[in-house]
Amino acid sequence: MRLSRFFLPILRDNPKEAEIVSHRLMLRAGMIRQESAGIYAWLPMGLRVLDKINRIIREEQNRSGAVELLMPTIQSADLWRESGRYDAYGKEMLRIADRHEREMLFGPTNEEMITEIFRASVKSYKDLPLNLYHIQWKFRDEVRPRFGVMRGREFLMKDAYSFDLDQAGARHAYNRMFVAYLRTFNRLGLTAIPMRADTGPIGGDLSHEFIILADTGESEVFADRQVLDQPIPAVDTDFENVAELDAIVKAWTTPYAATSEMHDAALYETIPNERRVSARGIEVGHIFYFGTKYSEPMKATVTGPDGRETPVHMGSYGIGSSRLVAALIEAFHDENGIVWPQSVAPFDVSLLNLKIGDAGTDETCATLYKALTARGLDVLYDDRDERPGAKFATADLIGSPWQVMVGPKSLAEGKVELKRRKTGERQLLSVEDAVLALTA
RNA sequence: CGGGGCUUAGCGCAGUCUGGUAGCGCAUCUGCUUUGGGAGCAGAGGGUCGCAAGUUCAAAUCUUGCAGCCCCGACCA
Repeated sequence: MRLSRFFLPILRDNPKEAEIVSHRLMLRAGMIRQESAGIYAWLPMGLRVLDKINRIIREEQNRSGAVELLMPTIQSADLWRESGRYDAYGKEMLRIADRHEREMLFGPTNEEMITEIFRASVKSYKDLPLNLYHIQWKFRDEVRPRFGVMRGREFLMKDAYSFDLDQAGARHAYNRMFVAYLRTFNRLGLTAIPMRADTGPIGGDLSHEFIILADTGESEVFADRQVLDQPIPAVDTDFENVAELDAIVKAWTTPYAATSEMHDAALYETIPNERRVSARGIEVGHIFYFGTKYSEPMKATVTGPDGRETPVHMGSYGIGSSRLVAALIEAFHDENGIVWPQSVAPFDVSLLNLKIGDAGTDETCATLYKALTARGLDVLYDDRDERPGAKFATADLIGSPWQVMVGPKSLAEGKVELKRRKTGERQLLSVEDAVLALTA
């Protein structure tokens, strides 16, 4: 992509409303634009990151056996009356009347709808287990949206719903998602800690929040450092293997880890001092098992092997993709801007032509651009007629993992300069070696 | 939902107290010079001063009402 042809409205100054670093940087790097309180337009740079995150989420959901579909954002109030949540949900639900005065709503979550879809088609235990997910915009009319897309009213969420014949099956479904989440966050470059979460009236121990540590996080968290040493489940993990998954989940949930709501100070005190971690965190995922809470009132039943109709056991599993964009920036930035992990970077390489109009730099950049894109890299070529300083500042701000700087100075020696955004480390290389270094 | 604050050009702000017809920096456009960490000079364009009503010869400025937005707290992917 040529920067001169891209849409990248960069702000030089910090907008005054942005208090936390991810919000400031997202606005400054031209990733989002606020349209209303808690409602944002995703500009090209932001959308690229969102798409990369979603791609990883999809791959891991699919790997774990979940199946993607897409449900609408607008739902009928009648569906929510069946579960009893239409009145219970309160003002956080955005309620809409259509032209026929039918009561509609902008979905804050999809348990009711997925249960309706399930019960319409699935009648036998033989079709279980089933896990359906989608990545769709949600709307929750928060009292106080804040921190940009970290707590927006409209947000993009991956939500999966599992259906099983019994509680044992549901636990395995839960474990599959648990493992998929560990892999997903790891691939995003994040260290996410699963923490015991409140299960509400259902009870039991089957609810975990996945929290990444960050000073600006909204939750206060306590953990045993040992949880950080757990290995991430491998790519060839067998999601059908009940015992294997159970062992992984057990290993991850044995060391102490809890948010302030679930914190057990006495238990925490028994951890050796040097292993205690007390920090702030951002919730990026939440999974829970809720049994027959929806399947019973909504009559989502299957016929079991014994010939009896029984309500299915369900769980739901959410990842806030739009929030993750902000969470990633909170985790990866420095004083000059964003420092994207390779896996979600909007562009792999920023190519800077330090002197547009110079035959040598123009030609070398054209060669590099062609070679790198041909090898599958996303390259943002800064071909604007700007001074070098402005290009350096832009490249640092938008945070591509690599920068290739082509100027008359290094070109006189037949070299270009390769800079690693994360460390600032630079090396002078020939064009060929630079291509090799970037595609190795 | 309680408390506080803000709204003037794309962004950041001054002007409001004390009414007289809108200004600064950055950004944008043109020209020349410049070119390895956000250049210099010269010129130019861009504003229903959040909206509405009122007071007045005259309102960004005073009065009233409304709206939007932000921050702090209680609640949430």
